[in-house]
Amino acid sequence: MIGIKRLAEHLNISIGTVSRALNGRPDVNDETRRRVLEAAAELGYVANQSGRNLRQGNTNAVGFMIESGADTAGNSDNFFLGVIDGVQHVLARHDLDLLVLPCPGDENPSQYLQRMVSRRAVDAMIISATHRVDARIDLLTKARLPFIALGRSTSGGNVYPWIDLDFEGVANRAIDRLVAKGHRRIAVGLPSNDINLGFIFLDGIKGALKRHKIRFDPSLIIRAASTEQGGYQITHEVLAMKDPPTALVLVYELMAIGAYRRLGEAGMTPGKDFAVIGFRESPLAKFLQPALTCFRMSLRDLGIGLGESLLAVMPPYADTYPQGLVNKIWPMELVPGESDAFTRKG
Amino acid sequence: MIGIKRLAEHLNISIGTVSRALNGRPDVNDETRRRVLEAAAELGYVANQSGRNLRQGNTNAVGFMIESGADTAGNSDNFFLGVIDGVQHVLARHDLDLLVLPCPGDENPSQYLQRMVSRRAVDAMIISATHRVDARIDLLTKARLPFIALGRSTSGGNVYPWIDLDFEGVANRAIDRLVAKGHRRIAVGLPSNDINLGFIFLDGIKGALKRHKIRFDPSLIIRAASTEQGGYQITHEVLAMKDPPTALVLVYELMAIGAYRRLGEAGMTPGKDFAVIGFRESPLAKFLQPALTCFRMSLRDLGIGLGESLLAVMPPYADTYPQGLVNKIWPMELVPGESDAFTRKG
DNA sequence: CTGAAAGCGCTTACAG
DNA sequence: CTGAAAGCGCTTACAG
Repeated sequence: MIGIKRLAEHLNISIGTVSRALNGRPDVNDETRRRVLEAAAELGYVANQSGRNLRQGNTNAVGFMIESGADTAGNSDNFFLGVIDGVQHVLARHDLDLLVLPCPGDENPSQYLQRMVSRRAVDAMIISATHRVDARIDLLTKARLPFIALGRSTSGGNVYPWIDLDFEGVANRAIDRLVAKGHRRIAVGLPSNDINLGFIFLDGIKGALKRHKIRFDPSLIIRAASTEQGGYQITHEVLAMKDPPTALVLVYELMAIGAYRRLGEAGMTPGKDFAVIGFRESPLAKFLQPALTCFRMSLRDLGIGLGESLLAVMPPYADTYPQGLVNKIWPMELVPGESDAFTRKG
Repeated sequence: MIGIKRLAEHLNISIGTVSRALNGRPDVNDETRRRVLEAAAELGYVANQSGRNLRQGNTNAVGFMIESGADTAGNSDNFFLGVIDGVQHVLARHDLDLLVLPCPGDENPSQYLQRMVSRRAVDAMIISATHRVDARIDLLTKARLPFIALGRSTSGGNVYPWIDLDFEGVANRAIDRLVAKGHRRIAVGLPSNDINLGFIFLDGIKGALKRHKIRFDPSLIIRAASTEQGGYQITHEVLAMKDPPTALVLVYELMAIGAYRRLGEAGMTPGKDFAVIGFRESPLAKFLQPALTCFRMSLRDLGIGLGESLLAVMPPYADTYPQGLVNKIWPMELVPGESDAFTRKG
């Protein structure tokens, strides 16, 4: 692990010139630069990041906070890996590194984030799984650290950058499809924690029902963990109702797995005896039978959108990405399956 | 973002004393320490990590390299989130942070790792998805950075710390079960990339067949992506053989999903017309019907094992974790299902 | 028990 | 075009 000092000695020039050559400053003799670059490659010199950080006041790194605790882990599965790949694609253009910061399940997310921010471990942050009231947004705003949220929140007065999936669009299209097939009693499976997407999705459902002049029945809203097991449990409760609904809309992809299983146990087939509409089209959804009606999006494109929108609020890159403060609803495309093909009799 | 200087001014004492008080040195007056701690909390002071790093020569952070590219993403799903939670649990005891370092799909893993190491972004590394020959192991050894591998490799001469799943145990028990039920022609689904676990698993299969005096037939080894789709494809190929096997052993949990689907399409039921044994018992496996015979392990415990074994090779913690250089095969417990209940006729 | 000072490895005005 | 020097924010021997 050689430092700039030894590299300079090796070349018999000053560390200042070495630094300038390595950092691509124009005021360096071509021959000198060549020699420096060659020696650096040969000796495997890479600038110590802490030294740079301290001097420059930045880290050339962007953090992506996720939660590693059991609760959200169920949902996240490969969702984040796909998004991360897109984010990195954008950051790589500017030699920025992405650090994934997993908040331990037993630590308060705000406290964890505060620690990361105060330590100045990154120049900017991406946060995800936003809650209706989310202290992290106020915290980041106050710290003046550039950030973007994957998800909306009522915190921050909507004057912070965010990208969020089109939950209201999905809710509306799901209800439209089911109502068109004659369904009137439609159950909705929501997450049991107070993540904001649950509220937004529910609002979308309520609005859609109103459009169709269907009275909203709160007993048809069922909450459970965002996992296969949660979907199983929701379906179990649905089937146990005295006046059971004929359709179920789910807000998490994994829930559909449990729903199919529970229906199977009851001798029912999705799209035959009961209608199911899932959320995101995941690789798994493609292997459900009958095919699940769900909604398609590109995780990588979402990651690219997040990355570019984040750069737009980072001073050194704002000129290159002039979109300003992005508030974007990410569209999702309906993938018609057979799971809601059932037309209610009567 | 207040620094130690301003905190010291605020308290009217020297920065040295502030630092000592904050870092829990014994040679500080109790009353002084109390005042410092109080003021730090009040003003929200947290030491700038770059300053500390530079001075101390360490980062108080451990890196966990994963691959965010499409290929491995399929496999990883929630595997890593579970492991990470366990690792963090251990690191938290010593105020070490875990940084997940996702290697972009389009970057060479060794190059990426080299960059992270040279930048001195972390004090130690966890690498995963080891290949048979894995340059990262030699690289880390050469850089003298403490590390542990989740997975074995022929690189590094086996004198580096690793923990790996018990692939040979799984292979042997799977074959034993199938042979006991009369199967002689058993197909094996392996990953198509050259990740080392494929080789180890195959060796285990070969050994088990030999024990049972069954000739090894290379045409029964089928390689595909470590995804649902891969499992589908493998099963498709199996069914198309002119002398089809009667059983299939898979090395990735998600492959079972695709296998079930393909069998279903062929009008076959796992455990009835054809035997299937999966690998890790994932939340998903629990929702397959009929129940998949697979193998159980605790991701969190594996994470704890990795964390502790890593600390054992980090000089400041080696005394607390005296296990030395760990080479451990992680046991997996058979979870009998119905997917291999089929007894071959004839 | 506390303060003054050195120095970790860089980058960057400033002279020349 | 290059060198000498300052300084980023810390921690830690060293004096007292």
